[in-house]
Order: sequence, then C-alpha cells, then structure tokens
Amino acid sequence: MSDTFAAARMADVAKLAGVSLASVSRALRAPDSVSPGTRDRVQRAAARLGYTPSPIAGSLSATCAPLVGVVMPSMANAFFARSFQVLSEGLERAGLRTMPGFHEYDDTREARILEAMLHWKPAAMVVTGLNHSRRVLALLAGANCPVFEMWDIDGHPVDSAVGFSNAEAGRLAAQTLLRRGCRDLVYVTPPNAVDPRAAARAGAFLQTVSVTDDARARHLRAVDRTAGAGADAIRCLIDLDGGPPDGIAFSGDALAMGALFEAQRLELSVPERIAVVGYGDLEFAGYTVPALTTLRPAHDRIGQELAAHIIARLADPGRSAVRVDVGIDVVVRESA
Amino acid sequence: MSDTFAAARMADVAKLAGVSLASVSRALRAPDSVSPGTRDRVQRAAARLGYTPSPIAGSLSATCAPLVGVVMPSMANAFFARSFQVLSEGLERAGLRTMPGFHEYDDTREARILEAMLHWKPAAMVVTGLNHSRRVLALLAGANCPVFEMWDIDGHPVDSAVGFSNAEAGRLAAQTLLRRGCRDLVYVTPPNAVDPRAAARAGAFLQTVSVTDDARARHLRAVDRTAGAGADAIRCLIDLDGGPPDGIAFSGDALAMGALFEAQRLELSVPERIAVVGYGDLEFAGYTVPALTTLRPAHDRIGQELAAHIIARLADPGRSAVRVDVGIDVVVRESA
DNA sequence: ATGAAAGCGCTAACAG
DNA sequence: CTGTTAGCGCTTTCAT
Repeated sequence: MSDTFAAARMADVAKLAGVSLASVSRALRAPDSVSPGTRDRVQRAAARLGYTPSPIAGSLSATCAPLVGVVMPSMANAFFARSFQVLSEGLERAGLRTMPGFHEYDDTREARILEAMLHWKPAAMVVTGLNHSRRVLALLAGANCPVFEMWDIDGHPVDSAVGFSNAEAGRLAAQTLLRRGCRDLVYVTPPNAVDPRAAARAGAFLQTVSVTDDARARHLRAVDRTAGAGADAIRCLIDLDGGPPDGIAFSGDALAMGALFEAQRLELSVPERIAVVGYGDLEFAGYTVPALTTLRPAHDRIGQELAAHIIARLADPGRSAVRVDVGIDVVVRESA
Repeated sequence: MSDTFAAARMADVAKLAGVSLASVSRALRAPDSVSPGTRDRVQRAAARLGYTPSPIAGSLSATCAPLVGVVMPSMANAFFARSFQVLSEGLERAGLRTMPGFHEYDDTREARILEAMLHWKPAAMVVTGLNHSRRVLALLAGANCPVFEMWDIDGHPVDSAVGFSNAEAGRLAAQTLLRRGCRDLVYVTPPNAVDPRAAARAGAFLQTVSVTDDARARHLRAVDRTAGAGADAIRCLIDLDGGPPDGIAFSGDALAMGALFEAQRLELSVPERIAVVGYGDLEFAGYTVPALTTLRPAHDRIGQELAAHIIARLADPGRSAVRVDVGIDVVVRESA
C-alpha cells in the first residue's frame, strides 16, 4: 500500500492540517494543550497520512528516547528470557521499545553495557538484582531516568525494585524439608559467581536449619546449574562423610531434575530415602518421576509489574519509588 | 569519576584537537580519510574527554542507526533466547545494539512490530523464518537495509538466510527410526500455527516414511510443545487404532521428555517397545532415563554467523546475500 | 491557544 | 585533505 517509505513527516501533517509544526507536536503529545478544533484537524491529518513521529528525531530534542534499557545476566535462564518478553510486550503497548544487554554476571561488562545504553537516553533503565559495582551505581545515579531493579528485593534499591525475596525462598525450601521430618540436609547451588541470588537462597536455607534442634545442613557447590551437575551432585552426596543426607534442596529445577534421574539410576528412592526440593517450577517439573516438589516465584508477574510501573512512572515522574514483592509459592508434588 | 553526565560532545573534541567538526567526524568513523596528524590529535582529544558519539544525533543525520532489529516469535523457546543473546553479544562488539520484538506467530503483530522498528532506521533487520505475510514482505522490501532471515533455509530468502533445513531434520528423524527397524511411526507436533517450522519437519518425516516399503507413519497433533502435552500424546498413542506405534518422533525435546516420563509411569519400555526421538538437544536430553536420542541443529552457530555476516555486510554493502546452513546432527543416546 | 525560531549533536555535500 | 554550510525531524522556549 502506502509503502513508498518516504514516510510522512510532521511538516506534511502541519501543512495538511493548516497549522504550525509546534501545534502538531502539541496536539499529538499533549492533546489538552491545544484547542479542540486544532486537535481534531491534526489528528485527522496525521491519520490520513499514516504519520508516525520519528523516534530518533524526537529523542534528539526531547530529554529522553522512547526506549527502556534492560540489563540482564543472560538468556540461558528461562525466567529471564520469559520475563523479558513479557516486559517487552507490556512496554510496546505504550510505544516503548526495549534495548537488552547481557553481562553474564561480569561487573565490567555490566558497566560497559549500561554506559552504551545511556547514550541512547533511555526513558527508564531496568537492571537485574540489587547488588551492583560502584561503577554501575555511579552510572545509574548519573542516568537521568528512573531505575528499576528486578528479581530481588532483599536490600536497598537505587530507586524501585520488582522481584521477590530469595531469602524467603531459601527459608521455604528448608521448612518444606524439615516439616516432612528430614534432619540431615544439603543445599546445592552453582558457584556464587554464577548466581548471586542462588547464594542468597543457600544462606537463608542454612540459617533456617541451623536454628532447628537436631537438624544440620551442608552446602554443596555444583559446577554449574545444569542437569548434569545435579546428577554429579547426587553421586557426590551418597558417599559424603556421615552418610547421605535425607533431604536435598537445589537452587534450580534443572539441577534437581538431573538429581532425580541419577537417583533413579542408582536406585535411591525419592522421596523415601532422600527428599528433593527444586526451585523455579520449570515447565517439566510436574512431569518428572517422581514429580518435583519445587518453589515457584511468580516470575510472570515480574515482567508485568515492571511494565506497569515503568509506564505509570513515565506518565507521572513525580510518582514515588515502588517495591513490589511478587511472592513465592511452594508447589508440593511427590519428591518432597 | 568523570560522570557529570553532561557528556562531551563533538564540538568539545574539535576544539581540543584544533580542527573542525567535520574532521572529528571523519577521523572517528573513517580514519583513513584524514591525515595521520589530524587523526592522532582527534583520537587523543576524544580519548582525553572520554568522548562517545551520540548514537541518536548520528542516526538522525546518517542513513541508518547503529541498531539491528530482531523479530522473533517468542522467548519461550530456549533456542531463540540463546541465539538472540549470542547475536546480541556479537553485534555489540561492533557497536551495534539490538532491538527485539515478539509476535507469538501472529502475522499482524509481526507487521506492526516491524513497522515500529523501521522508524528507528535500523542498520539491518533480522526476522525469523522464511514465510512472511505480504505486508511484512512489503515492509522488508521498503526497508532500506539488509534483511537476514534466521532459523530456516528451506525456501526463498528476501535477502540472506542463516539457519538449517527443517526438512532435513524431519528426514533424519525418520531415518533414525527406520534404521533401527521401526515400521509403525508417528510424528508429534504442536498445531501448525504454533510452529510452522515444526510442521515442515513433520512433512519431511511423513514423506520419508511413505517411500519406505512396509512402513507407515501418522501425524499426531499435541496441544502445545510442553512436557505435559508429550505425556498426553503417549497416552493417546497406546490406544490408537491398529495398536501403538513402535517409533515416535517429537518436534521438540520437551514433548519427548514428557513422553518418556509417561512411558515410565505406564511401564512401556523405551526403546524396546517404543523408540523415541526428540528434537533440539535441550540441556536435559542427556540425563533423562533412558537418555534421549535427539536431533541437534547447530543453534549456537545461528547467532554467531548472523552477527558475523551482518557486520561484514555493513562494512561492505556491496557484499552479496548469503545462505548459511549451520547443519544438524543426530545425537544417538538410548531412547532410539 | 498558537506561531516563529532556535536548537538537539551529528553527517554529508560542497567548496576550496 | 580540510573547513563551511546545510540540514536530519522534532521539541521547546519565547513572543504574540
């Protein structure tokens, strides 16, 4: 159709509507600041020409661009991937595009990405977690836009935070196992550097068990967060000093799944001999044998709430910072 | 540090280097077009001021922005998520940011997203698959930039394509099953609308079996691509007219995993009674019981090759279109 | 409420 | 090879 792609510009709309450039700009971005007549004529003209303002030109003169920067560790984690999509779709409805960057838990990369993004004058920045390097904090402070930290609320946000408490997740895992009578517990995580939030869950787990009479807990570090590492973990645990534990919590469902498979191979019955709790409630969790008991943070809500709060904040910059806890559920199935 | 965030502008560099604006611009973007002396002074001045050009201002005057639009169906698929990250990281090294959009297999949304992105004057566009609506094709044609189609090479690319042959994947699945003696086969996919590429694999699978003597194949549509749907599929297959098949191929590993679990629950031995082939080689595939035999397209390479070819093309716009087949491996484990 | 005009920071002819 | 001069398309004072 009308795809000559010498797209209509504001001047075309102005001419067709018989008003000045300024009026078009106003009629489109602050309809209440022009007379109803002008507004109508401009909107008609714009519609007729299929006019869409150039985000680039707008960004050059305006204080910020219709863009939200999103800094994440990685896309390997299905939750990050999904919540990013949800966020992205939510913002799109408000005409905001999203600009992602990945740092793989490397502070230097995180800072570099952030710096590059700020040159685009984003309307808002979303970063992952509450712990950031000094450099990142400085950049965030200098950034002239609202900052949203996601996936964690245990700590002091720079501005707003949308996530859940990883400490609570650790506590819930411990309670789930303790409640069914387990007394010799292990929490399995990838190395701290690979996932700081998993480390927070481990800390709370160990702490919770430590204040329980006649129960003890150990921390085992898997090589990474894969099913393979989970299988290794089980092998390693069965010949631990003092015998195998009677309850294991994993910092991720993939790890837990690997453990379940390996337990089956070793004919270690779950949950009778060892109870297993996962984390994440990945799609397959309900279908393993035995079905995996796991924790489910409301990850879907992270993207949704973020989008909603970002949009609200941009509409009213005076709005105060928020701290949204999307919560965590314990999904009890068969493994614990 | 120097984070007053009234960032240095080109004029500052020009003054410090004692040259004109234009020379700074040239020295920075085409160092060979200025004298060594100028180049040096400019680069020194730029470094000293920590100058980074404003991508927004640059984009307004230049023909395109340092941005690559990437249109994907979704992030639910771990492959899309990963290859997007790899692509994104690869482009970042060349100073290109990535701008994603998701359409969930909806043509209208795809067109809308594409249109919105084109307003940003991307240096290149990446879209998923080779089949697009007329509207999308028109937009792509009008877009004044190279177009890369990813994840599929069976068909006629608008410009360049980086992916693999889904038909080959279907064929390989069939051959794997036929070769081990299976003769009554089923291919399980989600509904076509959910994944056109899965439909292509199914087609090739059925075709391959149909030209084999004494073998037959049927097509079963699962409700979606989850493990749950895979479990349902197995239940449905065991009381199919003419008895259960002796070989099943799934269009995704999650489906296959669900099937494996359900088979175990039903005490249907795999691969003795039914051989199972997956698709994707998701991380867990090596750890299921029995370990899943599956197909592995070189998805990692898609992002890498894309980034490399996009960068090369932008460096030399005269470069011709490419068609890169990253290939598929059959990963034989225990289930078939 | 509206218009005129001055940029936003850079690129791209065009002269020299 | 370098500098000058126009814009790129929009937002935003500042008058009116």
